[in-house]
Amino acid sequence: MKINRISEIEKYTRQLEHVSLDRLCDVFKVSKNTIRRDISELAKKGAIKKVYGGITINQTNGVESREPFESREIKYQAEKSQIAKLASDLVDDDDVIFIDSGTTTIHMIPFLANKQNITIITSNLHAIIASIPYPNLNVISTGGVLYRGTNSLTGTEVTTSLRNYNIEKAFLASTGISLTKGVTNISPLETEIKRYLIENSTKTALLVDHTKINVASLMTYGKLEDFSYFITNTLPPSEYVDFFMANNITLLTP
Amino acid sequence: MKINRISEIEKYTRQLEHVSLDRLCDVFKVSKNTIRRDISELAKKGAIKKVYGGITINQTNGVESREPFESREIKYQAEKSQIAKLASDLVDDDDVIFIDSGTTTIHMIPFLANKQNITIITSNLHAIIASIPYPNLNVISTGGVLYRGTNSLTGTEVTTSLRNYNIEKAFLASTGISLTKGVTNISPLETEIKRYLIENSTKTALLVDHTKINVASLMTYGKLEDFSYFITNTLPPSEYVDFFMANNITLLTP
DNA sequence: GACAAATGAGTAAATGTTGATGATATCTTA
DNA sequence: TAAGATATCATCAACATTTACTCATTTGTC
Repeated sequence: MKINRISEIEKYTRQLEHVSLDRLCDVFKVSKNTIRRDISELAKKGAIKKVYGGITINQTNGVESREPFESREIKYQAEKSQIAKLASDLVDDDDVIFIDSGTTTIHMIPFLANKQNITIITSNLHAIIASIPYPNLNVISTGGVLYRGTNSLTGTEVTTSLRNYNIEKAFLASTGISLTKGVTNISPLETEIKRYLIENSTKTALLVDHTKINVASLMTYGKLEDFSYFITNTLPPSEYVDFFMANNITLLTP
Repeated sequence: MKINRISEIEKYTRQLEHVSLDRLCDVFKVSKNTIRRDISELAKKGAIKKVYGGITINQTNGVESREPFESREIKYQAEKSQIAKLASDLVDDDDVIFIDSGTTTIHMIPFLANKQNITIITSNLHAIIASIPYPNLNVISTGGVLYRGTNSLTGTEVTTSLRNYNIEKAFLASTGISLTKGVTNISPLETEIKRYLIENSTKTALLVDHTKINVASLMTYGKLEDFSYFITNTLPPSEYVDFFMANNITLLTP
């Protein structure tokens, strides 16, 4: 039965990831010619992909598969990781922390791996996913509507969820800070959430890389003096350093 | 096969962090030229990074990065996709649906891509992530505690969140069904959620593959007659078919 | 038994892969 | 900083695989 063999080829390939034509001929006891006819049908419906010398499986068959996360923001990865390392040093055993949306904050997760009894509350999908491999991290997701701009959850459900928890330390991100405009963000959807956290967390830390300093984005969600910690990867201009000193904000840089 | 060697190079490099070209030539018994071509493909898709004299794996620096999702449950992918296709045919434009945890239900997402104004409510992390590439899907996540067994959200927050929404169709999974024990599940954490959905959704569909029929798992969360639709990949034993007929349950198979 | 579909075998032209070679770029160290 | 060593890249010829054919034979169905 041809149809039978074709679906067997698909299963077989799914198990082995890639298979050579010779192997398929051998396994299914048919000529190369027939295997070729079979796989061109499979390739046409997208189940497998032809490669030179054999075939490979095309995951999520049937319909086209798309990448869930964009070819990720790989700019300044090392810098972001440095910032996140400093931020994670602020986390003590038994802490309940909030991790904001953004690409810097998620770098904290691996650095939290060997602390004890950490509870992470987050609306950041990346943060949840990054936490999966570390079973000692207790992760609580807020509810909310998926916002594809930052792959985070937004809406009133987020603050409603947050009201259930006492957050000791909130690690917030921002798309721009300035002495005059304060702490700003590009997405209005997240403004309410960030404001709530500034109001209701025992301590707040702001994580921004050097490209965000002296930048004003769309909406101001807080003042610089609202934060206990300011964490960045290079020493900011002296007027910022003075401001932090004057306002009792701890500045952390590598 | 070239494709084979390339994926082996990736695995090999992942183990050793960084490898010299000479070493790769030696291990894979091909010329430097070929290795170079292989690694430039790997570099293009971002798996590795070329350095002078060799390659290193691409990872967020500092600490080791782990795979967020297990080497995925690849068994019966085709069958699960078939089931999910049938399930998605039940979804009409403007529907509000719930997608349960489990590996069958998430296959529905790509099939929902070309429907209009669908709202998906879910506690299944995979479902949220799978929805990201399809902007026409409106996705609402319940809040809750990350449960690594199924990569879903659990706890009282889930049902609390669900109370906010009117769900028309709930697509539920199960780890085993039987005529005597009803619809059962292995994880006690999810029982409450599933019961809530049976009670509060206008219609409920049960998606199970052939391996789950005549299996009783730890906890019973509902009766077979609680469901409007039963969707599976092969015709179940006749006593089930009779039961579905008698109880006005629509049976869907390919 | 007749018919249609599927299979195996073979062929030439097109295309993909590989290792050798030499030109150029990059690193090292004196 | 210049020289020597090494790595990278581009090009080419040899070889392997694929494609698109044709055609005889086998298999399955009515």
